[in-house]
Amino acid sequence: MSSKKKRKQRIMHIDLSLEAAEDEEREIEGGHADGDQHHHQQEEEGGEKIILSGGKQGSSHREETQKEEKDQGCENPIAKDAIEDELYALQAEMDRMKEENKRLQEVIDRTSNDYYELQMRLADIQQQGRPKEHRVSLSLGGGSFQEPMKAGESQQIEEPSVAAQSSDLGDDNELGLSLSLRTFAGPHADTSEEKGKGSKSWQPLDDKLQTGGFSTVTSRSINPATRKTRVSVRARCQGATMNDGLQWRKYGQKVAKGNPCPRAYYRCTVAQGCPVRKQVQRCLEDMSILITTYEGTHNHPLPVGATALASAAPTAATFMLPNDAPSSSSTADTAPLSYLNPYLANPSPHLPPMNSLTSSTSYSSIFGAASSNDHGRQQPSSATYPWAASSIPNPGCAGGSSWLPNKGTWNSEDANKSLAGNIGAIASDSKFTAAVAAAISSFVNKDSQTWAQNDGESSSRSSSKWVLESLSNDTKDLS
DNA sequence: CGATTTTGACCAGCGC
DNA sequence: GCGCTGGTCAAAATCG
Ligand SMILES: [Zn+2]
Repeated sequence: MSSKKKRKQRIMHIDLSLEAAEDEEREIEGGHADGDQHHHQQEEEGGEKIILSGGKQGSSHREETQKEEKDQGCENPIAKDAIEDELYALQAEMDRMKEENKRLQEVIDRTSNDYYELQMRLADIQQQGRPKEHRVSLSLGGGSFQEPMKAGESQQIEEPSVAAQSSDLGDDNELGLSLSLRTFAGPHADTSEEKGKGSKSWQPLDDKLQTGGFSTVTSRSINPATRKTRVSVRARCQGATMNDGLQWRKYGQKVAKGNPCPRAYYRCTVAQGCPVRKQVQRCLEDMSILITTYEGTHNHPLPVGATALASAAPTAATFMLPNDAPSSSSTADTAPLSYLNPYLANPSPHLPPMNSLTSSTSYSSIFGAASSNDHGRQQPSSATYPWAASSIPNPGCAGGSSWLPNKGTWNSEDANKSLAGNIGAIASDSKFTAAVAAAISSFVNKDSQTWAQNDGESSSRSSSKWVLESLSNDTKDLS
């Protein structure tokens, strides 16, 4: 039963997505369809196609089979003809579907391209606009977001100034570059209440499971001594950890001093000798926020779906986007992520001129938000990005939190896994974000290798939204 | 049965 | 040196 339901949902989603895609397209001022990345997408497209046609076909198929059965039941010689007829009809329909699919793909493609380009343009503009301002953020989705970063919170680094956008941290050797990407889902204008303290307050998580808020911050820093990169991500996520597409083994847990929530230590197990570790801790003030800090560089290729964040590679470029670009949000927001994957897998298809946004990044932060909005359906308009069909593992949250007594609230149902794989398309929302995050980070760590090799493990149920923000602070000790 | 989590012990760095 | 912390180890327990 459930499977049936799921299927239905899938179909619905697809439809929605289509709509959305088209809409987007329109929104994004006509297309520049450049063909590059097509081949990248191809794979995904393929996947999508399969899904799409699968779904639709599925339904029509059912009908047919029923009919067929009927026919067979009659067992008339005439039935043969009828069957053949139907077959034809079916085939025709299939063809039609295929075509439609193709068209859709194209649309998606174009949209993605547009999106990408826009992003780049934005970055450009940003750069030109305020060369001095090293910090910018791109916001995907709407809403306002405040820089949460509590200084003491994430140990080390952070000139808390992260928040102070216009502050001049660019001067003394510090070049802060921040990129924040946020997608938003839903109506809820986050602006809502900010019970936080003063100006910086996270979104309260009131809407936790809903499509709610987003938010995550990440900060990247390079340890001068070890030269190890460290990236920390804040994500609104109710799971015990964010599913970043990589495999981790927990090797320790400790309660940090000022925080009742224990901090968990993980080690990357994708490859045997991988030195990367990550620590995850819940934000004290907003328990819905998970602060994940990655440290080290992977000595192996990252799975495609892996949020590049997870690879705290020495990065470099970062692009900045306007933090307050509400208008842009619409674009970004609707943009399909699916293509992001391709980018990930093969970064540099056509990277627009975002040149030199600092390459010496030592500090970055990403805001991301993950919310689990399952309940099967998501809002058509902005919240769904079904096309993210590929197999991004999805950075959604995974696992239940053990420290939370009432963990039952959030995603205890692991139905997610069941949908794994392609259906991911549906979970698009989260994927989207994930992908975005990944893409961004991939930029960030250009050199990080991202190889294809998806391990499908998606939790389609939880969706996450991310806001990425990366800052780079000079690199005093870079060379 | 292998992989992963749990959890207390152990160790290193730091401030006093 | 001592105590506190954060981080890691590793044996035992679980999980799949
Ligand atoms: Zn690794």
